[in-house]
This record gives sequence, structure tokens and C-alpha cells, in this order.
Amino acid sequence: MLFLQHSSNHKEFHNNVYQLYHILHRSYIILNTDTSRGLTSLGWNRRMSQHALLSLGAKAWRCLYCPKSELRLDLTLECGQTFRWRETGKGHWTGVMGGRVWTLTQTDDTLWYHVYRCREDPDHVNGRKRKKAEDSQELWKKFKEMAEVKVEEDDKSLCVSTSEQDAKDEEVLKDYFQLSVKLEDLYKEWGDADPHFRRTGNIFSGLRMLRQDPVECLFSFICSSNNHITRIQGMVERLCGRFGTLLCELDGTCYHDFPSIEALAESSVQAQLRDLGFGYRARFLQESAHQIISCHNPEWLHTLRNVPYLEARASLLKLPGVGPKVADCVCLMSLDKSEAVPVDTHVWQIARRDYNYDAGSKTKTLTNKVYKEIGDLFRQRWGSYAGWAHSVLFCADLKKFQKLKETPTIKEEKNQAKME
DNA sequence: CGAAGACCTTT
DNA sequence: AAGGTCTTC
Repeated sequence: MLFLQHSSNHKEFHNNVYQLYHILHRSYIILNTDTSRGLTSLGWNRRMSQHALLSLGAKAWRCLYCPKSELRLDLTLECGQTFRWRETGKGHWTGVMGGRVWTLTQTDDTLWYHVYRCREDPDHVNGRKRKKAEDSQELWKKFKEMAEVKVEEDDKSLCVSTSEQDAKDEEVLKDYFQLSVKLEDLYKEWGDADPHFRRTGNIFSGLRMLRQDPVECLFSFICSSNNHITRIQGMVERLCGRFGTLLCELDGTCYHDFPSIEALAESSVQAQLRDLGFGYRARFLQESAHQIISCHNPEWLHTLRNVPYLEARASLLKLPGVGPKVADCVCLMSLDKSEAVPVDTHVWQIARRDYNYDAGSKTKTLTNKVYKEIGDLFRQRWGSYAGWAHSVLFCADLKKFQKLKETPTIKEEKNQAKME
């Protein structure tokens, strides 16, 4: 591990780190003490409750070699496969992964990550709200003592080179983003087999499927039916806030773990979800959770990673609120079924518009037959990672990413204007 | 097998 | 209408 002293010049500091990094070509830890604010308990508290920013450097950041062609955080975290990551700073995304809160960002060929260590806070252990602790002088005093101890512990743990926890963190990150899958090679394969893909693939590079927790994936997508993304995000947030364990608070935002299946299986959950605005999906969520607990076991969803695609899909279809589209989302995004192609009205439109699929334009609704034909069409064209390729085109059609398509055109126009 | 309608709420 | 699912005909 490298231990570098912070200089007054951030840029110079980072450049130095970069040079060393490229020599070693492995991950490292930056221990960057923010001296401007001092290490009073209050200062510590305020600092620890803020989102991390790479440019401020007040937190411990680690990183990984990872070019944008292999991963683009903006596309990957905002294409609708996950609903819980938020851009908490320019190019910085904060969310929950493996039961802990992370902030991620990237520079040229580097993926940076910070893991928050605030689970040991006394009021978090007891599951109480921070506000209450602040109201009580005594608790506040205790908290300050804890804070001072914590600073030392934190420094110590960070000074230990490649501690077990650090190695685990890196594994969690690599696993979640499936970084062992060489995305650039896949894009080339898809582009070679499909000129239309090549066009959009050039602009929308670095979009990869996450390997999400099956529980979070299943219950999030049960919420997605006949619904739009902004509302789904709000619903999932409320679901976690009400039934999930509090992990930490940053800049006034509370981060909770995703609820356990057991917590969602309680019969009282249904009415509570109704109150939280889940509509008819409240019943689906609670009944699916109950069915998993009573017919199988809490680990059952994870075991579906080890069975063939169609078998896992068929098992999921038995759950209430889970149809073909939701089942395929869960298969693709959390159960290692890269060939699963979720077909919704949008994908149906893409198939007709860009791939001459007119056999299904006769029917008014998305029938099972049409659904299967579109999935097979894309699987035939793109191969065993068809689900990954499909989501690139799906993402390229999202309204929020339309501006990305314009950029090259504008550049071309500018270049043309210059030449003239 | 396919079409039609209900289903909760919010953007 | 919204990134569907379920039930009925």
C-alpha cells in the first residue's frame, strides 16, 4: 500500500498518485487527511455524514483499472436495471451494494470507490433515528466519545495494508459489475453480427448488466408493472425506508438496506404498502414473499442462479405479480441468465422499427407468442449475451439519453463549419 | 390462443 | 399514459 502526504495542490497530488498507480497497476488506498477542517468530534461527525467527493479527497478512496469502454457508470446505473443509485455529486453515484453504502465515480481509465463505514454508530446499531440522539445531551456526549474513538479506529483500519475487508470490498465491486466479463469484446461481436447495433453501440459503449441481489431485483420489478421509472424509484425507496435496516445518513439522506423476504412476508405488510402508495402491487409483493417463505426458503431465489434459464424463469412465473417480462428482468439482472431478453412495449417497438419484425404487428397486445418470437429473434442475432445487447438498444431509446446521440452530430457540424 | 378490461397512483 | 399482470370471454 502507498501512503501519500496530501500536498496543497490537489491536481499535483492526484497526478503523483496516477503515476505510481500505473507503475504498480493495482489498486491502492488514498489516505487523505482534510486538515482544513480539523478533527474535532463535531467536524468528524459532519464530515462523516457527507457524501464523498473525489476532488475534495476528505475520504478514503480506492480504485481499479477500468476503462470507459468496459464500464460507464451513467449508462449502467441509470438505464433502468436498478432503481436505487443517485447522482450525489457531479459524476458521483451513491447507493447500496452488498449491505453497505458506496459512492462511485470514474476518471479516464479508473473506477474510484468509497465505502462508508457508519454502521457502528450507536444509534444505528439500535435502529434509532439520528435526530433523537441529537436531542438528548447525554446520548450526544456518548456519541462524541464514540466519534473520537472511531476516528482512531478508522485511521488504523485504513493504515493496515490490504486488510481482509479491503479485499472483500473489491470483490463485491467486481462481482456487482461483473467486471470479469469483457464488454468490449462483446460489443465487437454484436456489432459484427448486426450493423444497426454497431451504430448505437459506438455511442452507448460501456453499458453492462449488473449482478444484482435477486431479492432486490425481484421485488423492485414487481413494482414496475404498468408504471413509470420515476414512480418506481420512489416506491422502492419507501419500501427500503419502511422495511429495511438503516445503514447510514449522508447529507440528511438516510440509506437503508433492501428488506429481507421474511420482513416482506408478514401479513401486515400489505396494508402498510397500500398506505405507502403501492396500489394493487402491495398484494403481489407480500404474497410473493409469503409464497417464497412457505413453499421454499429465504435462499431459494439465490439457488436459481444454478439452474438453466428456462427452469428459473418457469419457477419465477409461479409467483403472483410476476409475468414474462418481470421474470426475464430478474433472470437477466440477478440470476446470471445473460440470454434472457425482457420484452416490453418499448422493445416490441424496437423490433418492429429497426429489425423488420412485422409478424407481430397483427396483434394488438403483446401475446406470449410474439414475446417469444422477439426474444428468439434477438438471441439468434446476438447470441448467448442477447440480454446484455438488448439493454444497450433499450437504453439508447430512453428519453433521458437522447442528448448523447446529438453530440457527435453537433461535432460533425462544427467540423464541417470549420472546414468551410 | 388472442382480445379486452380491470387494477392503484402519480407524472 | 406509465417499462405489466391477471382474469375472463
